[in-house]
Amino acid sequence: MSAGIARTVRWRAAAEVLGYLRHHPRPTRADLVRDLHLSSSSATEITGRLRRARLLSEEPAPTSGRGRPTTLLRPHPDGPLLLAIEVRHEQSRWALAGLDGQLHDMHTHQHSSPDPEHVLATLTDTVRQLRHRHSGRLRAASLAAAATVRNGQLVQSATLGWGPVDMSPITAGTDLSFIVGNDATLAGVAEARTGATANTRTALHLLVDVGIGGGLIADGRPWTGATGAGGEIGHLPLGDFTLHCPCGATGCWDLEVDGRALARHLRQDSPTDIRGYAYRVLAHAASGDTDAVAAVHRVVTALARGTAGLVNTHDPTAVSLGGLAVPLRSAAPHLFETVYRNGLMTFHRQQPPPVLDAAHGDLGALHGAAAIGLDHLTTETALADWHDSRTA
Amino acid sequence: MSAGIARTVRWRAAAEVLGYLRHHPRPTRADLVRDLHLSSSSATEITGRLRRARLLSEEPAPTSGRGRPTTLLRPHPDGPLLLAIEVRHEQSRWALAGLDGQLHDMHTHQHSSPDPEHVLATLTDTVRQLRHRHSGRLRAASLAAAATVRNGQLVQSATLGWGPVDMSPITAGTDLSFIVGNDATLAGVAEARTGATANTRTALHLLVDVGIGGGLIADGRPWTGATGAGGEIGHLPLGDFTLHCPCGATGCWDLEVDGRALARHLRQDSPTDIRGYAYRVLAHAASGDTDAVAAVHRVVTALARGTAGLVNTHDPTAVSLGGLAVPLRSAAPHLFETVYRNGLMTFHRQQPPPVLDAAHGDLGALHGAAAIGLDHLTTETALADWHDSRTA
DNA sequence: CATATTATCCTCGTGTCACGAGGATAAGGG
DNA sequence: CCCTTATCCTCGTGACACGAGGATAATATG
Repeated sequence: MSAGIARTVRWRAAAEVLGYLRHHPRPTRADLVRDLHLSSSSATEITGRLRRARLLSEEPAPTSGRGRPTTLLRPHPDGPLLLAIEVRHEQSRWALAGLDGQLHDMHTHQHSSPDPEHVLATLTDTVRQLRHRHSGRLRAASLAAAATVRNGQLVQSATLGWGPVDMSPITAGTDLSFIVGNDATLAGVAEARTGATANTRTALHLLVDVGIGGGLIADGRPWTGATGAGGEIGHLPLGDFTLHCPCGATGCWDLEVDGRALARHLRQDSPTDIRGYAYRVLAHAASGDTDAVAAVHRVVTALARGTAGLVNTHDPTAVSLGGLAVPLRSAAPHLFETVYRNGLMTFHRQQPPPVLDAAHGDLGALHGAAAIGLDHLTTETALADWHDSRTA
Repeated sequence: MSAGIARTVRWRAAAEVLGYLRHHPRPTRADLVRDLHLSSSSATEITGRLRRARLLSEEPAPTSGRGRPTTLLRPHPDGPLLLAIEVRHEQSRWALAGLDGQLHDMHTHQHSSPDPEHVLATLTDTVRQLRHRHSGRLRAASLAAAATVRNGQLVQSATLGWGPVDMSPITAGTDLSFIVGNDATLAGVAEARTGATANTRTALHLLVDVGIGGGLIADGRPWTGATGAGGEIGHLPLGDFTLHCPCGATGCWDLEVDGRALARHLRQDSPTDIRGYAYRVLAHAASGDTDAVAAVHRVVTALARGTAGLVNTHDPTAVSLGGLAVPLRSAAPHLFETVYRNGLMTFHRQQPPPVLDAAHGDLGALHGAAAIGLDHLTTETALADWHDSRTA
């Protein structure tokens, strides 16, 4: 019935219900009525519609106390699926997600070669197989990569050792949507949705690996910027202007908070395995090596000072730390706290935004990719498309 | 009909039409049909409903060419009004805005005393008078202030010389909504809606006055942060860590880009009239005073370097400059451009986000306050409320 | 001046949606 | 075995967006 407003408006309540499902894995109809302020008749109608559209199925709920037993809502066994992918240097990981956001069928693939061609071929083959196995159900692929993302393409990646790469061929020739995001930013999304900073209106995620990434998340959505490169917080010039960053700028914060910074402070050559080197220095510091302790303290100071500056600027409800930032802070928690507080504007000090360790560990990027991907599958438009494709 | 979804869903299309009106002052019905993808029957129905609700009125359109003449849509003469207010050091300004976003009845009031009590009393009286004059039409007051805003209150203001002030008594005892925002941030909103960065998805506004304010704007909405203090970009620690900022932190960018920085570079005492001092130094530099030129160059460098860092981090489509930033840049445009480009990540340099002078001049904050205030009046909920209050 | 052309508007009937009221249903509790 | 409690379902209502097709009002043309 037309391509106007009505076609998508129809699915507005349905989209809300599916959004609710993401954060409440097995809700009852009564839960919907209570939390979404629906009438029970609307709940009946909406769930019925979602069932007919093969988006939801219902199963009897285990009874608990008096009252008529209700049913639990869950993704339909023939419902849409999302493929979440994370590309790392040494391996790729992927998993499937249904409309409840739970990851399943997780696989890890060790790269026999780190070349983008090889990774692309592997992932393309994976998509082909999964499409075959779940005919028609696979609707989108959402990829997290340790790279600068711009207009849906990877621009450069120090971590992967890649130049510009277009990953969209993974789904070329299919009807799947394809989404790319920066891994640190997506990890922040996961934290803001279901992790350390869950239920905060605005959050800041800081993930240290090679450099520092992450960024701002408002209401679960990342600040992506104009072209998708809106989480490159490591390239704020908070550092030493005499240092040149591989990104092309000078004085980047990136250079002050990772293994490269530790090596510089220890007057050693920049290591090839920057992350492994950092962990070794942290171990030396833990065992009392004073030089290592001093180097770690300088890096923790840079991390805390920048964190405070970003809190001043963007006023997040809470901050989450990921990757190397977690052991860095716990190597000198008091120092971090002191520098953090001293870097805050006075009015922030009464109740500084808490700085929390990430809850998703190294699965954050995959969870974030799934979250963003499922957002795309549960828009009113996407639901209308799914329904039309099933009934046509 | 209930307090559920339906009550507000009804007004969804209406809200879209009123949003359209904000950026297209006198649209025809045919414009609506074309741009909002409505059917002509829907346009008839929606405009009819909005007319009955005293939100829109129609007037015959001047004919131009063939075809049946159409009507122009405009705010209803008995429709809702917003009061936009800007509080400055020496004066307050206010204006009324209808649903088309046009400001009218603008007034300026010179403060006989800069005390908050005096300003509050003046504005409270203004609200009382306007409410009397436009009985029932005045629905909200939206205030822009040169202060740090937090949870709807002013926390501190170096410019105004105020400590914490609660401005909400302005509308106490009325049914008016009250909204406060930082003036620089709201000026950024105005630029992003109808000014230099109009039609950009994400924009960055930099307004130099005493310190630097502004912030990020996505799709016309400012990044307000958790408590509303999300535009304090001047308190990023991009500067000299040995300098203490009145905000409580050290090394703030604030201290590098305004009259205080110029005075420091000229080895003079920090002036009381920081803005006036800055303009005087700019005049000296323009007339060839080499010391002044050097000082201006240092400030322009700090401004351009920070701008590049924020572009790296947040990837805006475009940047707008306001206040003192405009004459600063034009005092050394080549220097600004060079430092700006050199501060960008390589992949940004092919097409750097343009840095544009603000289009609204010193009316930006007032326009931004009006824009945000009208947003509140045209939500589906607010429209439902307005309708119910008119028909009850 | 009459007719054709063009653009816009309106009316009617249809399909869909959310909802309230009130009855039906299914457990546990006494 | 009936009552209580909680949930679900059916029915009727009011509202919305839309397509089809006719009506309307200007300009253009002869």
